[in-house]
Amino acid sequence: MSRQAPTLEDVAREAGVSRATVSRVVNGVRNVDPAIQEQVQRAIERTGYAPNRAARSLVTRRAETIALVVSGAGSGPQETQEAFAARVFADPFFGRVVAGVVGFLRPRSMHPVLMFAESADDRHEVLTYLRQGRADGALVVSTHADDPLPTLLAAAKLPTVLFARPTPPVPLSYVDLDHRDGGRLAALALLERGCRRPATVTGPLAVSASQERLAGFRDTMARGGHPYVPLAEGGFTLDSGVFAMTQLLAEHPDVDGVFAANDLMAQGVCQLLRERGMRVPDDVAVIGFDDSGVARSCRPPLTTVRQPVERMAAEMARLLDQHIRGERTNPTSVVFDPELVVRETT
Amino acid sequence: MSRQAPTLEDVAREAGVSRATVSRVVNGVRNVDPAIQEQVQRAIERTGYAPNRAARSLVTRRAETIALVVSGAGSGPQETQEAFAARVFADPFFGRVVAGVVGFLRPRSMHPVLMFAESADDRHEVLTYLRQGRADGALVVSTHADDPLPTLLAAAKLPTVLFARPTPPVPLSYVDLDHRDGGRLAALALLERGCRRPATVTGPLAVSASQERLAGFRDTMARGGHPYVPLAEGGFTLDSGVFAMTQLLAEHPDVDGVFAANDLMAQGVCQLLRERGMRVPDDVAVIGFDDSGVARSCRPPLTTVRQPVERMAAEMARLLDQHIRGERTNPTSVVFDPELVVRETT
DNA sequence: TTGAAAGCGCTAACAA
DNA sequence: TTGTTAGCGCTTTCAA
Repeated sequence: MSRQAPTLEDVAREAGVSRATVSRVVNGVRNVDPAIQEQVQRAIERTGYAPNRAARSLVTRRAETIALVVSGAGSGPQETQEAFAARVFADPFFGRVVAGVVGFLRPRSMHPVLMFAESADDRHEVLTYLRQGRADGALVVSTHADDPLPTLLAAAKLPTVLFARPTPPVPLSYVDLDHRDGGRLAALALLERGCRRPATVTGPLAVSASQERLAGFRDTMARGGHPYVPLAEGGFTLDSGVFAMTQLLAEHPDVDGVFAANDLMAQGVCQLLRERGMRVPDDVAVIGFDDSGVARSCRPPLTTVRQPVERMAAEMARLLDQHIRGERTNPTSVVFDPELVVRETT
Repeated sequence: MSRQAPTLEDVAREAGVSRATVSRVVNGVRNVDPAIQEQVQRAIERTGYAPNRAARSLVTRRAETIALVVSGAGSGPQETQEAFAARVFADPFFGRVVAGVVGFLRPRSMHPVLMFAESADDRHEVLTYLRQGRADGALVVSTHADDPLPTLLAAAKLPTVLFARPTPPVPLSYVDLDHRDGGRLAALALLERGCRRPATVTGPLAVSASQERLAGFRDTMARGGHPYVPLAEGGFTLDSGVFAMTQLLAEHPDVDGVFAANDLMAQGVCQLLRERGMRVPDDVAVIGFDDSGVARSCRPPLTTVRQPVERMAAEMARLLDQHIRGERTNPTSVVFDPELVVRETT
């Protein structure tokens, strides 16, 4: 085999100083003579030294790593993790979460460990991973309301930040969006455009974000003179949007405005409408939610309620970092405001 | 603070044996009396012991972690890593890579560290990460042909497996698809359908996969009586597909069959065609490449050439694992075969 | 089959 | 400001 990787010892010998001194310059601790600093720096370059992380972690008790967990709520192995992962990334939402997290981590030379937790075994795996000190904390994005992971993490006192407020409450920090206000913005947009027969395709109603978006939408519609709004429940996928719209149309063929609880479903709604020969937005106005990539690539481009996922994810990482360093001990929450983005479907 | 996490020592004391014995049962080494094994097992449960990974890694010299690197070819910080990450995940391709990798890693209780390398700094970061022993090897997916990362990795003798054959050659294992054959399948499908005026929207021609797909397509078209096939270069994005098709139509308004080098561009082609009032497949047949999620959600569903990305990614992980364990020392390559998936655009 | 003991490479008191 | 030294928690010879 090739020779061993150089250690602190090697650098120290090369520079003619002690290991402690080399450690100090490596870690940028002050109180080191500039001349010696220079000397050590050169020795590091000559030897091609790279500090062994395991050794450092062993003493600092920090992995300088965080886990990014996408968590479902399955209890058995009904679905392989591979299938779950594939399904998850089909929604542009998760790519945005990754982008936001990476945006925060990158300047700190940190990189996330990606984990998918869909079964009880997976959840146990996440717990173990953290308890072994392989990661200092977890960022979790749940796809279901009754995800047991947050509770487990909180009970184990592991630093954690959630995307979205947990239901039931768990003493963990989280980042969220004012979904109700998002629903309100969507309703206002449809009302302003003069819609007379609005309808909505909701997200899974077990998810509180779906509930909130719906509540905000309904309340505002009620004030606008539409006490009853037909509704069909979707599953945040394109197909479910198509299906939900099919149902809606069956009972209310004269719908002239639809609020879909995410862009993917809104895209499905547009597809179906078009297949049925109805024009968007001339016959039916459509408004989505998220402002993900599909909103722009949809034909026509989608009017939608923007959720600043990247910023939210970066904020999650920032909060987790504070928890890990002990700069923050109590759970906190940060709620972002949605924003209407008008394109061509309204 | 809460009390320290239990160590081997604690378990040993609790079980009335030595640390060495506990270590043996934890690592499933044979030669341990079943009775004692049982005894230790219980002590582990009672104490809630979880082995400290840093300590273990320090002696085994294994992080039991691999890096999944998405690598561009930028040289400066023209684009933030966040923007790069967002762009990358806009293509369903990467989600499938993640899914495939996770599918292999999961049964081994391993999880990938996600890294994006778009600038020289990023690449240095990847090298350092591996040299520090934070990950045992890297899986790299390059988005550009002239990505310098593989060469750097090879020079540093770091275990690495690439997605796609590197150009110029680098002594590293890789997994690839027979792109030329994929182009052939696409041509055959169009020919069989009776297309008389075929055209193609290629991927970035700097990428060898694009070149190969094009070559296979052209050769087969030539044999089928179409020595010249109009072409427009795209960038693997939906927008570029729309743009390329616009160009094609401008010069060849009578096109009746289009092969787009990936599904995203094929979707763009379909959108434009529809906007121009041309029916798919009645007026123009369209065929994509990849068989990613968009192929199914596209209206009409896309006929496409399937690239088994998940299986390919899993194979990458398997090869890397072998390299890391020293079970394989020389670079190897595994080439998968494409497959035609007929849906409704031909 | 089990235990004693020597490190793995690093940081952080504590001394000098 | 620098060096000495004692571990961090684990695996792994080597003896018993």
